[in-house]
Amino acid sequence: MPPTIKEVAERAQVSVSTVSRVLNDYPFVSDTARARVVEAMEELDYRPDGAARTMRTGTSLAVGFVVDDFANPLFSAIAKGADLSLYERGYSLVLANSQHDVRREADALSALRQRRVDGLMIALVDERESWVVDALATFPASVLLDRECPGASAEAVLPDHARGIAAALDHLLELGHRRIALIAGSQGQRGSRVRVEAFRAHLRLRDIPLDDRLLRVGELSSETGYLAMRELLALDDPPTAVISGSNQIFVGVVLALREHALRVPADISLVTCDDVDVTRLHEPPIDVVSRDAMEMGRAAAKLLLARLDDPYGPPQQAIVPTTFVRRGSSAAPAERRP
Amino acid sequence: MPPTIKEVAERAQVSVSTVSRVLNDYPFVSDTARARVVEAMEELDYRPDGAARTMRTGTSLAVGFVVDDFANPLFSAIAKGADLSLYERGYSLVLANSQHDVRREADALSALRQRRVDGLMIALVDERESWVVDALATFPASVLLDRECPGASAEAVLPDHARGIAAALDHLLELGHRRIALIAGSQGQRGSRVRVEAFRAHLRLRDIPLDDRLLRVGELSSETGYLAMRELLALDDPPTAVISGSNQIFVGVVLALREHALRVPADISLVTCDDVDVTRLHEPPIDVVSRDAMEMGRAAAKLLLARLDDPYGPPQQAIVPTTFVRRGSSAAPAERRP
DNA sequence: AGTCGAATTGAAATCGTTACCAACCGGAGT
DNA sequence: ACTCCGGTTGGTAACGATTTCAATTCGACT
Repeated sequence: MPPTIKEVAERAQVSVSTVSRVLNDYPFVSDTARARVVEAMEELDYRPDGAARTMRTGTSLAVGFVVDDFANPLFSAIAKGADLSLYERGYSLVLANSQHDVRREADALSALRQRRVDGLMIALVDERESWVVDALATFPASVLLDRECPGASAEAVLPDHARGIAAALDHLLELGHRRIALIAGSQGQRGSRVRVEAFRAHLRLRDIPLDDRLLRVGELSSETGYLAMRELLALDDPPTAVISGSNQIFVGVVLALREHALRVPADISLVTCDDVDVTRLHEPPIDVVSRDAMEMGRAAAKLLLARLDDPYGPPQQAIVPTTFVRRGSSAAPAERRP
Repeated sequence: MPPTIKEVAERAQVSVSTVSRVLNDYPFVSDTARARVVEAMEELDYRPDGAARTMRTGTSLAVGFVVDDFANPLFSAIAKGADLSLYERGYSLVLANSQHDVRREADALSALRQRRVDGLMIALVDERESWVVDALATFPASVLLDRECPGASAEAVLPDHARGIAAALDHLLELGHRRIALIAGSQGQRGSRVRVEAFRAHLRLRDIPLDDRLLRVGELSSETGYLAMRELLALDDPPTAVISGSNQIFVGVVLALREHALRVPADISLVTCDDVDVTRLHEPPIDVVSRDAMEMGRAAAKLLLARLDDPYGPPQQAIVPTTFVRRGSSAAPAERRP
């Protein structure tokens, strides 16, 4: 029903080749022909058919966006940032929800390949799944979102979690805390992994012995946060400060603290990773290790477009800074207060 | 580079027609031929090319998802719900961000049409923009998300805001509140519009006079919430209870209340619309007029698929219930307490 | 044995676009 | 006058699938 290039050609009294040349800004089109074509296109409100273009050229102007859970504000902010950058170049994001399931993730990749997306932005369910990692290579371009796969030929956007964790730890240490806990998510995902490593490394650097019971690793969920926090509070010698390793974990931690009627920061200091609305609205506002999620999206888009422009050369990485933002959820530990 | 139907045909020693028939589950394919084709497809790991299919059949198995801002947790939850349902049928969501801008929204529609999406899920920037509304008709199917456009031939998913607002009002009235404020967003969007109407209608029903100064209409943003709340507090006779008309507005309201050092619910009662993490984590937890956003997404997907299955018949609507959830942010007004 | 019809198959057109190739045109150079 | 060449144009073969149509086979029935 919509007009085709053929109808434009007829109306402009030229061949379809000429219309195509105008469409794609080729040189060697006379001004009069170009004018006639442009006029005909406007009169017919002609838009070239995407499917036909894709079929012919192999490019779709589409980018797959694959994440665990699109409802996570962190991911939707990344998507928004990416979309803003991609939009300018005519690309669209195609969503795929991996639901924390490697199998489903593989399915999604297969579907996206069928759609001939030009690129992929993906937060792998598990960096160690070599099968999925290898599949990335079958796409013209792919960007890992806070994931690291040594073998993979993929760009990566990597928040500098280590620096943020170090800053948070220094802050807590300075307040006098010595028993600091960290609740982190799956070790198959860089974010959680790096936070744990940085936590260990920085305590060692500062010569603070680490009680292994204070380091809890689980899933990236509020349940993990809730259960881990309860276990921490049940210790003979519970921590005086807690770092929550993600926004989902944070929810569980707060619920557990509330259940035990503990006040923040009077009874326990609390720091969380990733800044979302909740942290600012909380009373008191929560100290966070913050990263700019929309900036991550923009960085990912930039890497992707650069790779599409130049298919060769080694994969690039973009490091996104993290900063520690002091608000009102940390204070000196109780035993040290007057 | 990936195998085509032709290669499958060669390997299976049949014609491409037969492969196509197997692919599309046509009857009249002999068992031996079918078996050979299936085997060849597996050996080659063949997947039919989406673009070619789209070109030939006119359907793309893609659905456009157009919203103001998909970083809004409400919209990302809708997207997630829709994606879960659509995934089963092989459809994908293509994102488009309208950025509160009608022009950009129109651009997005045009781009989605070029992509030949089979359907549209859209929260129009402004229901009154007839130009955009008419454009909906050029898609095989479209579902409005909490929008109502009398003329448009589009399905709609409509949360029953009126009932939720009425329940919230009754609750507050029962506690003894008489000066209740509502801060709502743009009247070009059904959500805000219906809430305002319901607010007016229900107060009238209960014979409570409405002070027009207590009804603030602005944009769907935290700034609106912040400014409106400040203005309300500056009145000679400020409200004893406030209903925030959206999650964005809620953020601004809380900040304004905090600035004035007002305690909830001791100094003022607070109810907000749309349940997001923030409301449960707030201290006290906030009473909400809640709707199930993922359910909205699922309902939208269902309407869309039904319409695609049967292109005729009048547009359908799905009403999604809203419920008032009492938590801890409302109490009797100060002057009535002992 | 010849005819019929149902089951099965393949050849070829088609979807809308791009890209290759050949053809044409007009003016400059010899 | 003839060649050459750059600029401009149109015809047509892909791209990878689906769909129509006609052809073929084969058992059953007259």
